[in-house]
Amino acid sequence: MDSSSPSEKLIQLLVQGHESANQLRLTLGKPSSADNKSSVAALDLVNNVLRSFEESMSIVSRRPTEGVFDKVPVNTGGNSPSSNGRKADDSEESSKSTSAFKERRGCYKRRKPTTQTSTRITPNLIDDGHAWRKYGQKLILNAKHPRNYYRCTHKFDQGCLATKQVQITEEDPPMYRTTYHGGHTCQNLLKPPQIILDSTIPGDSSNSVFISFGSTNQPNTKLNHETYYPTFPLVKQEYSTQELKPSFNHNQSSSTDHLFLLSDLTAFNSPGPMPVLSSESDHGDVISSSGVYSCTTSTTHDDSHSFDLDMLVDVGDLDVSQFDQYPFDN
DNA sequence: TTAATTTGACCCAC
DNA sequence: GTGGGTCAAATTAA
Repeated sequence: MDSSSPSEKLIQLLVQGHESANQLRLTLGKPSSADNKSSVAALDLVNNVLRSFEESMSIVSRRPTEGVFDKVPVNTGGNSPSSNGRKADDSEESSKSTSAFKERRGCYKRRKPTTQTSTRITPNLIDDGHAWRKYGQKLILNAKHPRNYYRCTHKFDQGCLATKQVQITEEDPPMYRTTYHGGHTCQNLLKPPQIILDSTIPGDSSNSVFISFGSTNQPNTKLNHETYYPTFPLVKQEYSTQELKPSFNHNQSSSTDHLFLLSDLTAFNSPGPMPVLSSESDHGDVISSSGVYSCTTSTTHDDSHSFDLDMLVDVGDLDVSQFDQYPFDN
């Protein structure tokens, strides 16, 4: 009946959904309705839906070539987990202990440089709300400090390909450069982030903005229960003890509310309702007193949403001009 | 016992 | 050939 494969059908459905959402966005974006607050909110929702579709299509379309399934050997000759994808050429005489290691090597695919990347340089390590697991550490040429490699905890259970690299780029004061590769495809975080302005929080400064990513008490999270997790994701220990430690010193946040102080973040100083961080604001560097954020997106979707501007840390009166010396990917 | 981290080896892009 | 990214056994921590 239907000659198309399940993956093709899936892509078709995603495309249909994307087109429908796009039409809805065009309708909502008409001047006649744009001055309506509810229309603006609806437009934001539609944009979120569009992003979800685009990410999904991107994942589906690339998975056969670079997804985790790629690690399944084409020619296994057996189902032994210890034989997945490695070369079968180590029947050599290598009686050294390394021969055992050789057996388990060669079953990964190096990431193409075209994947989405975003870079942050911050004076503190930031908790981005995702659960990361360290999988490597490497000394880099001409670098004083090793580079740490993290992958999403949900790499295997949800196929999330997001990784990040953390490296100290400067010593005095210590600056942490965090590079994110690929967007999260796991349903681990409130995504897109629910940003709620709350200027009434005691103790906030006049030029500070609190952003809440909490979902626990927001009634409209019920509408998205399939996408948003009702509680903040479990953040597993991801910091190595010697140099990585959580940096929420201001303690304005709790594990349930997740309020973060953004001082002097000019992007949020515009009057009027707080805009949802739409795709239009994703590109380029964002400089705030919390650090420098650089985003590089893939060329496939100009409004792809790889940059998770979800959590920042307050560092006080840091001179942001010093960040100009750092090179960025884009 | 389970899960996360460490660390040396392996693989691949340049 | 080299450097960087990833794998996975061993080790450590909870």
